[in-house]
Amino acid sequence: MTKNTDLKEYWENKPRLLPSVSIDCVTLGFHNNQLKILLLKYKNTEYYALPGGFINIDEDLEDAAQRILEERTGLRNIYLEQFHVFGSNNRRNDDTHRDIMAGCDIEMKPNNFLLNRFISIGYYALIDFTKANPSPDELSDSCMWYDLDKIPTLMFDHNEIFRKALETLRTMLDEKLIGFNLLPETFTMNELQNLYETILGEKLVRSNFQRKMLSLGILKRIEKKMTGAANKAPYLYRFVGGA
Amino acid sequence: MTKNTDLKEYWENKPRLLPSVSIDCVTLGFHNNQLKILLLKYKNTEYYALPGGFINIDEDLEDAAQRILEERTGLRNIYLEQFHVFGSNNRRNDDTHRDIMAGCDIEMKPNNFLLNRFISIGYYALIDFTKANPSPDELSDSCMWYDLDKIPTLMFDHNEIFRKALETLRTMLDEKLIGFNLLPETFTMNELQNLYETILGEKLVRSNFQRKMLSLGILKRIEKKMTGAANKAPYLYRFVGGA
DNA sequence: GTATTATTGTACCATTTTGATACAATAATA
DNA sequence: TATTATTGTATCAAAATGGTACAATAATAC
Repeated sequence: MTKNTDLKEYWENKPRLLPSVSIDCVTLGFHNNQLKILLLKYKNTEYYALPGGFINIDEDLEDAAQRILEERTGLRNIYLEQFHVFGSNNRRNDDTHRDIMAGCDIEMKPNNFLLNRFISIGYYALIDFTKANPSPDELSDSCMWYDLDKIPTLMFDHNEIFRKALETLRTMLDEKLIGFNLLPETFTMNELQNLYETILGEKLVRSNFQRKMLSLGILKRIEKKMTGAANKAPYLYRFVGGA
Repeated sequence: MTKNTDLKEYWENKPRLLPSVSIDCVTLGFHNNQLKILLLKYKNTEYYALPGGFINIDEDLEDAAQRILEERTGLRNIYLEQFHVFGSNNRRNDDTHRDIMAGCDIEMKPNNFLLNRFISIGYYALIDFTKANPSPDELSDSCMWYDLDKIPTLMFDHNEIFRKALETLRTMLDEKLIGFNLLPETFTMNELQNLYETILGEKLVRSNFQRKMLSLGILKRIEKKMTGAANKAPYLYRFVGGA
């Protein structure tokens, strides 16, 4: 599924995919003290969507999620975790699929795989923004980051899927220490605090936040970082796992 | 799917079900200070299983879970929540399905619906044991409660599904106050504490537990309960929601 | 009746955690 | 060398938690 002739071949024939099930990825990064979400826009349409796809008939679910994210955005080796299954009976829209395929000049046969009901397994993908270099796949015009407060209307129930992902992220932030997947390998305490404040949507007291984080025993202090600013230089830290 | 002739008809022909997806319910109750799990045993086999089933082609996922639990155990109107999707590629075993169907005297045609790969959506079902009156369906010889430390080997990956359910229950116990679904409408503080101790697997200090629970503002104190024991009678409480 | 027994509701205090403020240290600039 | 903004850490009050103690009391024994 890399060359355009393959693409037509792939979608015009019924591929060996697991029926009824799709995967959608809520792909989040952190940049300039803001959470960003990665969205695709389908070629020659106004449809914005979460990067998603289907499971090969003999593929582990988790492998499929990794592969789909890579195929659709170019991002490899990403922290992914499933958070909810979306299975409302009304989550289908044949016209949308037809429009999308038409935008790529692909013919939808009447019995096309896509023209069935799908339940979708939601994964959140947490990304080190500084390393991410997303690129659209052949179905998409663009693959871009959006501020969370400027998310366009997404197709199907993708807005709801996003909301649920964010809610889960908030709930699990302390429980599973997943926030560190959104930061580069080394970071300052201030950057970490900004991330937490952004995800939780509330201000935290600096000294207490630092005390709390250090007491968890999950941070290794590295050398100082000379920021160039006219003030005391902060230390860098590295996340050193849960155990 | 209530009369036996219907049953044969149902399984020998390809029904209108959503392909590739099943639901399995980890059904828990609390009795005699022990957590119990409800398991089915398939007719004329040694296969123990979680009550599970399939989604109708036009049925909401959540509705399907409720229906499946009722069809397979007789339990209605149960607190159900999805917790994980199990999608390993190797979770299939045609022989098992053949054995089960053979045990019910049902012929498996070579292209039978069941002989495909399924991913399974795990739901935990939390039940007031005092009201539960489970009964096996027509595929099963028995539908019985088992102590958690006496669970037999289950078919497929159902033991793993159970473990994941219990892990999620522990994590979410305080977060979502789901424990109350395992108790009758009124209960003593001691009963509540026993439930928490059982789920968490640790002893709690009585006075502190009581203080904590009362401080949450989710308990309404009712009249005293005359237990008949030679000591001070405890109050009964009722759970009064999260808001 | 009265003493006994086991359990309950709650008070109490020490310890730990958390919230909020203060201040010395310091990297760059003026 | 003074200035500035930010950092690391100390400090103290308030709140939460862990642990113990004790009076109240429902049934039983006498």
